[in-house]
Amino acid sequence: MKIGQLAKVSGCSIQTIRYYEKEGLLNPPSRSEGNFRLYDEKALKELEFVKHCRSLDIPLIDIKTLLELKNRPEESCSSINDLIAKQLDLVNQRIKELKVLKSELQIMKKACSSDNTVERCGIMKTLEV
Amino acid sequence: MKIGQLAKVSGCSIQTIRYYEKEGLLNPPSRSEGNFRLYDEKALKELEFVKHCRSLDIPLIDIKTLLELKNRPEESCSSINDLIAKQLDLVNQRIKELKVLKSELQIMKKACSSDNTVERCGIMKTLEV
DNA sequence: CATAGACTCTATAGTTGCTATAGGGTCAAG
DNA sequence: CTTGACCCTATAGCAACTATAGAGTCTATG
Repeated sequence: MKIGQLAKVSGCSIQTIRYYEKEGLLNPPSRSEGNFRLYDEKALKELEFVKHCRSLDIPLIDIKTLLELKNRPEESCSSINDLIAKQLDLVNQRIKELKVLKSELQIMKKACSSDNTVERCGIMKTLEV
Repeated sequence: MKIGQLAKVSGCSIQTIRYYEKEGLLNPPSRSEGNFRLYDEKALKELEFVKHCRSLDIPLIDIKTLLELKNRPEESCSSINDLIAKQLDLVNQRIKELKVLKSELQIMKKACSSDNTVERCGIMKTLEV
């Protein structure tokens, strides 16, 4: 199958597929006589793996690591565990930050009603520290 | 005060201050004979305003809008209210997404103990869709 | 006065993960 | 042959910084 079809099936854009190939996340596929990329079922599976990892906010560099490990079945999977734990920490941290942010924004929202001028705006006063 | 001092007092890096000036968030300050930027108390206040907005994840383009409004005290502050409401929505949305992500990662974390090989790794099996 | 080190300047490139665009080639159907 | 859909590579752009290169300024010290 050609890249457009792969894009359709995977839900990943053509440019992104090419980008992933360039970044080493996907293997360069075989080519047609016209130099079109030709993908098989294995390539689709690999792309879906990458895409799944991305949906977990795992950075590309770490996805590459996972892909390498995937090709070494006899190796210890402790680094996979570490990677997921790290990702979980980052997510927890970000949730915490966003909750603080949310509180601030909620307070600010209450500091002003719609019928003010800028100089009387409670939000603006808060922003001015 | 020169830029290094402003950076120290504000907690904002020298490069970021220059970047904000370049992007139009801060006014170009006066210069010394040696062409060094010279900042006064007003400039510090303006930088702190920008920095506070950034801490709320407000994009620079919107901060510029807020700064413009700040210079128009007689204008209605409804757009300020809208901006904060929008920001709150974005934050709420992102929190929601991260919670889904967290759940997935927690499930994955439980799918594997440390003493496996890659081929037996529950996490890897999950990633493989 | 000379020197050295701290500070400052502008310009440019890089980071991450895409996304868009330009200019040109391939392919199949009419 | 023409046309339109698809494909190719290269490059630039996005957001918000951040780093680096090469050069100038300034102050304290010998």
